[in-house]
Amino acid sequence: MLTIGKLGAAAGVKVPTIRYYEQIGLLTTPDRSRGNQRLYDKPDLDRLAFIRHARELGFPLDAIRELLSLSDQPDQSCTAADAIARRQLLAVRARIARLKALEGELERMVAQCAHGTIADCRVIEVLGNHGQCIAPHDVRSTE
Amino acid sequence: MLTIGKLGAAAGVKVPTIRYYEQIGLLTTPDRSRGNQRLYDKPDLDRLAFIRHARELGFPLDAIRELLSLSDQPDQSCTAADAIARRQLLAVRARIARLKALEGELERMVAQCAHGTIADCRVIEVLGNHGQCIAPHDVRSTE
DNA sequence: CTAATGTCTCTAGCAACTATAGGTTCAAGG
DNA sequence: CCTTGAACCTATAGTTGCTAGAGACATTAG
Repeated sequence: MLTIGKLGAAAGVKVPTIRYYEQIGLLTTPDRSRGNQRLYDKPDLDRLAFIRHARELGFPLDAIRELLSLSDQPDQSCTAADAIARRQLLAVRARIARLKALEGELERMVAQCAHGTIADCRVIEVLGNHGQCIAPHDVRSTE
Repeated sequence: MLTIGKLGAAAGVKVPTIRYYEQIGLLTTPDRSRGNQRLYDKPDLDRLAFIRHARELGFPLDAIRELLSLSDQPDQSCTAADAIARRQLLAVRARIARLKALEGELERMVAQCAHGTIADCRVIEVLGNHGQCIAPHDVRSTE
């Protein structure tokens, strides 16, 4: 039996995050000790490690919720799980593409800076004048 | 003179976002019409366009606040502005590196899926077993 | 003049946590 | 046995950058 602190240490997740996951229903409500403290077992640890790993791969919590419910049904086809992973892969690729465009724009800005005064600073000027950009960019999907 | 709707349309920013920027002090409080509606002029539009462009390049609002106050002081050295841009470039590059690692991991997961049942699904299994990963990954800095 | 659209303020919500406050329980040392 | 300090408990609010809604007033086109 693990206390919440041990569980967090074992899975690499902070204690408040575990309580948060419980609150939003990603983790089931665990047993409690006489003194009302949460007690976890190995399956709880596995589940939390699963969640953490999926988060590290950028899956949103909703997708993780789906993946967890799928993993509870071992006999089902894995088509759905596959689709979720593919979707995530596409999202990651889209972000990379966006960020590369931004990277290029920032590189140009910084490279052109002549280190003079603000009045003729390329950084400030480019920001004020979108027409100088090569590619369209919108960071919203990368954040 | 522009109403808030016209200003938003001209700068490509939604109306509530403009009010939000005013609220957090990124935009100065504009004049009002007799009927208490906000009225903007060309400098306001320029400032908003500047903000929007910087956002598109991924600058956080705090950095934009700094850049704006710098751009109000044309005689100062542009060293500070340059530093902010470089910092942003580094942040973007770091995100790209992270995301590429994730991309690779997700590709492996998806490629190995045999489209059978959940019980032997690679997607589910890899998520449950971090040891199968090649590179360490942590998405927190990419989101 | 009326109807539709735009604007006003205020509040609450999103993701995914993180931090704080004020209190309780537990494990170890004396 | 008792105390001390760490770990735990709940509840609330804050983070970033907006977005959505409610209910009321302003403006404009027909």
